[in-house]
Amino acid sequence: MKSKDNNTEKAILQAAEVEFLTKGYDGAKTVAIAERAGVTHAMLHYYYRSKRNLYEKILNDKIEMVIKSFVASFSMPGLDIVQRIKIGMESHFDFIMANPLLPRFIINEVFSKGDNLLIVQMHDKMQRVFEKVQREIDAAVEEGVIRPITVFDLVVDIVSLNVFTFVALPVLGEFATMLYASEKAMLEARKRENVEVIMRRILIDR
Amino acid sequence: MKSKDNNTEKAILQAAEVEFLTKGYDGAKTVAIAERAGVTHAMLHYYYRSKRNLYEKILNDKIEMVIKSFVASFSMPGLDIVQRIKIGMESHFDFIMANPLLPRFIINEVFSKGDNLLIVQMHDKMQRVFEKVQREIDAAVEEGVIRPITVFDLVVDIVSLNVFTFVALPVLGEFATMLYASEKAMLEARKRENVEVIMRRILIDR
DNA sequence: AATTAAATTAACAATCTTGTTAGCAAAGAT
DNA sequence: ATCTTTGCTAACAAGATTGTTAATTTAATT
Repeated sequence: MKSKDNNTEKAILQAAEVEFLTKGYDGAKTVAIAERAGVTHAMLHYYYRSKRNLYEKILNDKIEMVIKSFVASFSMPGLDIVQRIKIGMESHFDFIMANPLLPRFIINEVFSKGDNLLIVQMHDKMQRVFEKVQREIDAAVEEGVIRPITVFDLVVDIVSLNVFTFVALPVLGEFATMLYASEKAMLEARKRENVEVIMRRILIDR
Repeated sequence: MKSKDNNTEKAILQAAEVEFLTKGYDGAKTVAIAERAGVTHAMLHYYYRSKRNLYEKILNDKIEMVIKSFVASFSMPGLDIVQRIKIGMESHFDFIMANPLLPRFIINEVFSKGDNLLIVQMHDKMQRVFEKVQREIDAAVEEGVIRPITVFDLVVDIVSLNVFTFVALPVLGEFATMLYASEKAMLEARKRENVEVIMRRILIDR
C-alpha cells in the first residue's frame, strides 16, 4: 500500500467531525466534507460507504467520549462523596469547555429520538455505578453530612447546569461582554455558580 | 375572494410549525410541509415566497412567545421576590411542558449562531426588567432574606434546570419508566427538584 | 521491469429540493 | 353576463446531493 499511510481516511473523518458537529446531520453535506478534507467526495464513499455510516462512526465516538469523560470526572479516588461531586462538576464543566460543540450535537442526535437501544445500553452500563453512588449518598445522609437526593436528580441537576451554559453560549457570550471582562471570565464564574448551587442543594445547613 | 377564507395560508403555517419544530430548518422539506397541509408546495411559495421566509415567520413567533411567557411567569403581582421566583419557576416549567419541542428548536436556531441583532434587541428589552429585579434582590439581601446573586446567574440557573429536563426528555423518559410511575410523575418530581435547588441557592440558612 | 493491488479522480446517474410559470377554476365586481 | 382578481394545480426547470463506475495514477510485490 501507499506509504501515504491512511491519511485521507483520517482527513475525511476529521473533516466530517467538524461538519457534523457544526451543522448537524441534515446540514452537513458530503461534498463539503470532502472539500474540507481536500479530496473528491467519491473518497468518502470509498472509505465509509455512505454519509449515514460516516455519521454514525462519529456519533458513536462522541457518545463514548462523553460517557467515559463523565464517569471519569466523578471517579477521583480517595475523596469523600462531597469532594468527588465538587471536583467532578468542575472537571465535567472543563470537559465541555474543551469540547463546546458536543452538547448541541448530542442533544440533537441522541436526545431527540427515543433511541431506545442506546439508552437501554447506557442504562445497563450505568446501573451499577448509579447504585453504588446511591448507597454512598444514603450513607452520607445517615451520617448527617448531606441532605437526601436520588442519583437521578443529582445527575440531571449537574448536567443541566453544566451543559446549558454551553448550549446557550452564543447568547450568554453576548451578555458576557457586558457583564464580565471576557467570555472566559464569565465561564469561570458560571462554573463556580454551578458548583455552589449543587453544594447548597446537597449540604446540610451549617 | 373565496369564501374559503384564509384556510390554506393557516394550514401551511401550522404544518410548517410541526415540520420545523420537529426536524429543524435543514431537516424540514417544503414538499413535506405542503403535503402535511394538504396542498401543493407551490402554495407555500405563493403565500410565503420562500422556505426561509416561512421559517422566519415561525421563528419570530416562537421567540416572542418564549420571551413573553418567561416574563409573564415571573410577574405575579403582590408577591414577594422569593414567592415570585418559586411560582415563576413552576409556571415556566409548565409552559415548556406544554410546548416540549420549543427548547430544541430555539437552541438550534437562536442559540447556535451569534444572532447578534436578536440578542441585542432582547437585551435592550430585558435590561430594565433585569435592573429592576436586581434592585429587588439586593434589597432582599439587605433585609437578610436571601443570599446575594446576580439576576444573570439566577436566570441562567433557572433556565438551565427547567429547559434541560425537556431537551433530555427522550432520554429521561426511558429512565422515568424505571424509576417513576409515569413520565408525568417524573416531570412533576423534576419540577419540585428544580424549585428546591433554586430555593436552597437563594434562601438564607434557617 | 512486470505485475498486482490499492488509492484517487472525473464523469455520470438518480433522486431530491426549491422555486417558477402557465393555465385553469372559483369568487367578486361591474 | 362579462370581466377581473384571487386561489390553486400540474408541469417544469435549475441546481444540489448522494452515490456509482470506469479509467487512471500510485504504490507494493515478485
